[in-house]
Amino acid sequence: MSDDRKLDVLRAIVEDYVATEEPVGSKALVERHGLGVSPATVRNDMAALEDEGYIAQPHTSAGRVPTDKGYRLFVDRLTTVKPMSSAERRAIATFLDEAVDLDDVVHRSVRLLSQLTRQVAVVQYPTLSRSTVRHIDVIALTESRLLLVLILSTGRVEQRLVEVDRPITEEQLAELRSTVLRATVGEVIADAGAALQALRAPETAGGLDRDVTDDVVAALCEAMSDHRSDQRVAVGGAANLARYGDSFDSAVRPLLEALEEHVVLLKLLGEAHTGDAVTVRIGHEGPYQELSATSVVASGYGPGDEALATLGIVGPTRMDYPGTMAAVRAVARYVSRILDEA
Amino acid sequence: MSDDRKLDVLRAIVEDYVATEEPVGSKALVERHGLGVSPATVRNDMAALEDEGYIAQPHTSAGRVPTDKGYRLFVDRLTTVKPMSSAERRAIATFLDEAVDLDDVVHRSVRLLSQLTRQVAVVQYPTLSRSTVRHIDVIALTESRLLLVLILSTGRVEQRLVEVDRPITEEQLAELRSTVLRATVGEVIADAGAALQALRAPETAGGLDRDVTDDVVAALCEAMSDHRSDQRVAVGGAANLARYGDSFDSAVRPLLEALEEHVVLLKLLGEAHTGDAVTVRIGHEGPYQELSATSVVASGYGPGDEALATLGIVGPTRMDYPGTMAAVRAVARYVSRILDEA
DNA sequence: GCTTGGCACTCAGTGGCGACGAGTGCCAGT
DNA sequence: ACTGGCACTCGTCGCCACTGAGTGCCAAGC
Repeated sequence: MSDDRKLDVLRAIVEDYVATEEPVGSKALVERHGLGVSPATVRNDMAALEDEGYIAQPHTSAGRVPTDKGYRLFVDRLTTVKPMSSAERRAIATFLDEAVDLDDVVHRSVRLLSQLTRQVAVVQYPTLSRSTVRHIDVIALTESRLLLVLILSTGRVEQRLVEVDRPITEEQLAELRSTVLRATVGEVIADAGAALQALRAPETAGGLDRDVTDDVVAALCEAMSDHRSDQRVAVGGAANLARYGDSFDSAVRPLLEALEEHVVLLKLLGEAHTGDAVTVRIGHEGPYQELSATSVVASGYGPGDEALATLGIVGPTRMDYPGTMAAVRAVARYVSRILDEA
Repeated sequence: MSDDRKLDVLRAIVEDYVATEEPVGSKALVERHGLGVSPATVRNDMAALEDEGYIAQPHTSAGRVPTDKGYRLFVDRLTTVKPMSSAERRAIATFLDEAVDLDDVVHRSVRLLSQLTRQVAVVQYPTLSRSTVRHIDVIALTESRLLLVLILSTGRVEQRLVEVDRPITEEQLAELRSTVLRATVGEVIADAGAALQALRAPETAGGLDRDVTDDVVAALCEAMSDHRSDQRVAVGGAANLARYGDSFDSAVRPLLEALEEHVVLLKLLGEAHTGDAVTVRIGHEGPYQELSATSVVASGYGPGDEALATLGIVGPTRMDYPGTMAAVRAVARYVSRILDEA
């Protein structure tokens, strides 16, 4: 028995099952693919594949269905990522190029991903931790009320309100502003935080009121270390869950719950990988028992080669892996390119 | 036949059906509510209620189910909005008080609403149109690249990148900044836009480069009139859709699709109403055919008495209206109070 | 005149039963 | 090593009778 043909059979089973959503039998298999052998031969191969754990039968008198292990082999060895058509590439590029700010980029990405793959798309916001300070502004709303605005290189904006004990003059404000700016602009966020802390030491605090400086520095540091935004994700294409049809309770319910819990979702997406490697996690390979019927296709993205965050899709284990992987890879690349430019 | 008792019967039917999710028959009705009459009597009342269109039977040998018209009567006349317990009020207050910025307020509100009502919650971001300009900043990223930051009274931040043709000096920048600020701060957004346009007239453009001023003004006006943010909504509690159980195709699918389309969602929520009136739209009363099995409970909210935006929940027509209305009202009030303070 | 008990009727849901057929495993033949 | 044939399994479908919740109507009672 030829091992090559066995793999062909596995590939055919996966493709057919993904297309039809029904267990596939030996007869249908030889008809729909040009295998050049008889059903009986295929049956032998299938028996072998079943012994090795790549496929399974839902019940005795039914066709075969790929197991997670079968999908894994398919993804690893039987699939060549088909590049997107140039028309598709252009569509992606123009749609993403229209984005006006970071929020818009993220929202357009989820939309794009969910439409390309017809699955639920998830895009993590770029993490703060590796971004640099683009600008900090200190604005007096009233005499005793300051608005701090922190703008990061990724385009993220954080703002904080600070109440100060005693009134602050226009000159003090200007000095405070320029001091803070000088210490932080261009710095990676962690260094900026350290530089700010240094400002609290008495000798560097020129004509500034100690209390005010302290309050402002504290608020800025808090904003910088705010990992709330690290956990922000955008979700789109939940309507595609409706296509699950069968297996509602087993698959859709836990997935809907996961989509609400952003922390869970991030763990599901997995750590950001560098480069443009597309990660596939199939069924039980993921961290959650309840989601053993869903797969994740994800990729890191970010300016240059460093992966600031992750994006991807979540779908049933029975999905079109080649097409999905191609779409995820293409979108991740374009988003990275856009972040490069900004 | 007493009309009062007929209404009692209707109320009992609605309450039972909401609780059990099953058509309710005459016998169960007299047992579970102290109606003090026999099943046969109730049957007569039910026949009358059916003639008048308040209830219906799914099929001949089944109990009765309220129609949309029945729910409407129930909501209008048979329900007294029960105030939330003081413990619940406190929980709402403390949870919302922890919010650090506008985004956080909105996110916490959806979360709160969906948990209180166990339905899908929708919160519209406060509209820009009635807010005032709190601050505008013009920052030179490079010599020819400006970052505009627009901060509104609601806490919303818009940013725009502008490329200018020729390098701009620090002094010019300072003058531009203060000119723009003087013209706009504190103004309602529409007036601010007009004031900015006035700056383009040659006589007011002191030592400033015309082209640069024009570019900046254009970008700011664009940001102010950007109605994208008017259409922003946050959605939460989609996991509650899983509880629909039956009627998956008829109810969940179109709803999932609607949740993706924010424009659709906003139309569904309806216009913001002033005051603290809670609006209930039952089944077919809404604008969309496909959503005839879902009801919307919504309320306007915003600082003072003006309703800047709408929040509410979307759920099956078969829902606990009194409890839901109370929760929506309570959250709308607290969110408004928070916007008052900010 | 409203209320009530009685009674016949309807009809969705359930479970048992047999026919059907897709699909398999195995074996003997080429 | 592949193929055709054959017996076997078992899930699906349609049929049928049964059950029971619920109704509508009517005549009797308060």
